[in-house]
Amino acid sequence: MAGGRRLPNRAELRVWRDFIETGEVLRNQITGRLQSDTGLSTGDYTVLLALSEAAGQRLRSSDLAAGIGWERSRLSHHLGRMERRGLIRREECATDSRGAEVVLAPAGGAAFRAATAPHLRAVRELFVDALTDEQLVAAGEIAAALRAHLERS
Amino acid sequence: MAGGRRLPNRAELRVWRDFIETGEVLRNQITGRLQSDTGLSTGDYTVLLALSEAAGQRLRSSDLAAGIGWERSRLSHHLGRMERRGLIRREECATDSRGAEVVLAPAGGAAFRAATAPHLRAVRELFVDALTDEQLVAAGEIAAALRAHLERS
DNA sequence: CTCCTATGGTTGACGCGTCAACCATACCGC
DNA sequence: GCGGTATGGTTGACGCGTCAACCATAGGAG
Repeated sequence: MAGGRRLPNRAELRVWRDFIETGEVLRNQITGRLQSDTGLSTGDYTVLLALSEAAGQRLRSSDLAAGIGWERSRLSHHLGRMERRGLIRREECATDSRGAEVVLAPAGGAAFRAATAPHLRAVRELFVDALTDEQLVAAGEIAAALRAHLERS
Repeated sequence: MAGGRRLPNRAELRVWRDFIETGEVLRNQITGRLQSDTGLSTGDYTVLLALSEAAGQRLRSSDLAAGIGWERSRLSHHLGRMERRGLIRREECATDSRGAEVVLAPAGGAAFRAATAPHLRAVRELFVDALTDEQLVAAGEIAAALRAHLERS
């Protein structure tokens, strides 16, 4: 195994660049639409989705972070911004005085309900409709393969 | 065409989430490795790559922005940070007194040379090696299809 | 009860990106 | 020359993300 296999060749590098750059453009488009349609960022949407599905529309901060796969610090900063806008509230936790509960505020629930249809429509228009059925399947498999490979590292 | 086709179904949504989330994890891994291996961000790398390939290791600011597809404002902010670290310099432009030329500094050239092999190796390890040949081809086609569809909007 | 550590959460600094405002020079019509 | 617009570039404010430091309470071990 000499140096030959160490570095990607021109074609592989091209696919790599196309792949991430396209992913980024796509992501920007979707977040841009969400933003202009509803004034929410994808982060807002993620948080509001999790809270909407939670019992009592409330979650312990750590559980929320774990549920959406965020670091606690990131969540804390984001909740601060969302709280300022009246989308959520923070309450003290009855059973653990260290803890905090995040509660969906009325404005947050309304914003989320208003956002979901346009957002899903954007996903269909910009992603699903762009691909053939086979490509959609392949996209799923590629994502799974990459993820599995990443977790093996 | 009733409402049936308007929103993505469960399986499509799942592929969508897997697709972007995996892309993000992958991007984070690559940028993290670049950062820890060489102290450069992907933005730094992009700028240094463009400058390295330019005649005289220098470019007009606008040309650089156009070449790497960045907004001028973003580039200006980024160059400010890179200049502070001694990776590049900014000089007045002889032929257009409004303009600025961006020059690769010695430290920048060295950093870039030190970064390229590890970075390409990471791309191979985390991306190319994770996929079969067919998947790699499919990934390229998917990116192309998405891009074409985006540009049609 | 008293330490000692683990856990829950917040904060501050900083890098990065976007947007809108801004300043200076260039260029064009007159 | 003069005035207006276009172009090149910077700046400031703000959202977002990470990291490291920090504070408070919880929950043992002795």
